[in-house]
Amino acid sequence: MNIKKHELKVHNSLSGKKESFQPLNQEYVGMYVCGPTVYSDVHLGNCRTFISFDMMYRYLMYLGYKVRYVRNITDAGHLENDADEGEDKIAQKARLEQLEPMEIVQKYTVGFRKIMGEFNALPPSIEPTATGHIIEQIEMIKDIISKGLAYEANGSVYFDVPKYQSQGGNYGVLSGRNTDELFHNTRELDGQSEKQSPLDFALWKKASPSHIMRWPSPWSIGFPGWHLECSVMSSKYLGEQFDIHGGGMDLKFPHHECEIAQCQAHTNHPPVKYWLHSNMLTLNGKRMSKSTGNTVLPQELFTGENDLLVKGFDPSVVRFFMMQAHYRSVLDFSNEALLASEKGFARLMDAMEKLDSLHSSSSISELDVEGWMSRSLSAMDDDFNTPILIAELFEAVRWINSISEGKLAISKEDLVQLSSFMKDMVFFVLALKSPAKSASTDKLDSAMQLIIELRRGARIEKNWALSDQIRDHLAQEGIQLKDGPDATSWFIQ
RNA sequence: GGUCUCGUGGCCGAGUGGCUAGGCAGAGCUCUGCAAAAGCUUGUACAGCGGUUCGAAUCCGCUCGAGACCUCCA
Repeated sequence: MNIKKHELKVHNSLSGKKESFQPLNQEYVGMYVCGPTVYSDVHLGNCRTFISFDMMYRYLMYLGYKVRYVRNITDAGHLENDADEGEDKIAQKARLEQLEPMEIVQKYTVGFRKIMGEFNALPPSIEPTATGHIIEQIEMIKDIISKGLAYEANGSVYFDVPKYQSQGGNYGVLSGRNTDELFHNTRELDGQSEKQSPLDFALWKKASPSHIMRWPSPWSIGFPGWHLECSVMSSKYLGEQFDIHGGGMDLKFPHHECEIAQCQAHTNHPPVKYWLHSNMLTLNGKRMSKSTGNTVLPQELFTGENDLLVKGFDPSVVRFFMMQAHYRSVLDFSNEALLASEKGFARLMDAMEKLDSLHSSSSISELDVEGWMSRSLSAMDDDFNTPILIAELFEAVRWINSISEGKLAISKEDLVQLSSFMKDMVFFVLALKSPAKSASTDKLDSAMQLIIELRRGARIEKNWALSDQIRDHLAQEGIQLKDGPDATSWFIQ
């Protein structure tokens, strides 16, 4: 195992600062990311989070770390609201679609994986499900009760936040909230009478008669509280202390705060060294919301079948677009921004294609490949700054074009370096893909070659009327001819 | 109401106490039968008002505006 020389810094939500990244176990990294709740189609915001962490996973591997990446599937269903009387979301959806709850779970799990695959996200090392870890969750609850930090009420079990605080716990470390303020700002909700304090949260809920997903426990037939699964599954697969825990900003409170409290109560030490949070995605400047219609599904984004979109966008274009913004910044989706990224992406991919046909014409380079690689890695080492990395990649695009035109000299060694580093960054770390050519494009290409050949004949005879007619007609069909110095090429607009 | 984040050129989006972000669009040039495309080059900026400083867009304060969380949410 050989970790590349680097000084990775990550923004830790616990301190609110960038910290030097030092894994607990040398070259091994444990990373846990809160996965999706599979009761409906993944929404684009989820995708951004998972794509951000996929990029980090890839970069850590690129650096030489051996990473175990765990991302859960929440399939046990959460309460519809915090009134404790809500219906299990998955059960509710099951009734709506007349399907078994696990059928719903399966359907949306498959859909989720398909979409993430299209975004070229690597599957996690382990993708555990909440329903597969009911026993472990019950065991953790038992332990927390035995430590006096949880109590049973009416078949449900709650975490005792005030007691946790009195015993030196720090509920609020992550989100920067203090419990007194929280207490005063918590709304009084019906059905909270079981709780001793409004800040307490459920570890186990007794199931109402209408609740379909249910399991036996020492306290009642019921289901686990929604914060518990992450504590249980992360500690099971990564240990009681691990390096990175990620998720969207909106999970910081209360979800991640509760996770910390549960683990602290259970093991008496903090579970996670670095908490990383990715920021939200907005659509046309506003939060995505199904109720206002301001929402786009990933699939719609690919096909363009949504009134808010002028056209569909390749998943790699979308990924590139996301990588052009830093993961901790709010990113706004709009047609204009996507269109601009699409053009930039095409230019980058064009240069990538030229890479293999480049040759060294000199023993001396007119450019500083070493310095460029080092700047690129510094950008990534600075809390995964992909926008800066991309800016550097475009510097290389200029070089590649100039070398290709014979206007810039590069040594053989530098060319090898440039080429392999570009490929590592573009295809592996950023995980962008050139739009694949299909069988039908191959056939079209052979037909186009014929047309181009015939038109070439017309041009040799200076029959401009005919050659322009061919070109204009194809242009109307959306096929653009490019007359280069040596040959004519084509592409679909 | 409470906690927090942000406000950059026509658009998107980095960064920083003094030194080019980058992409898209625009402009100029090259290539071309003419175009288109492509390539090369290139201008415009840091919400407002105060303060700290030799120097701030970058630090501090206030104002205005936007967003997140506080309730399921990546």
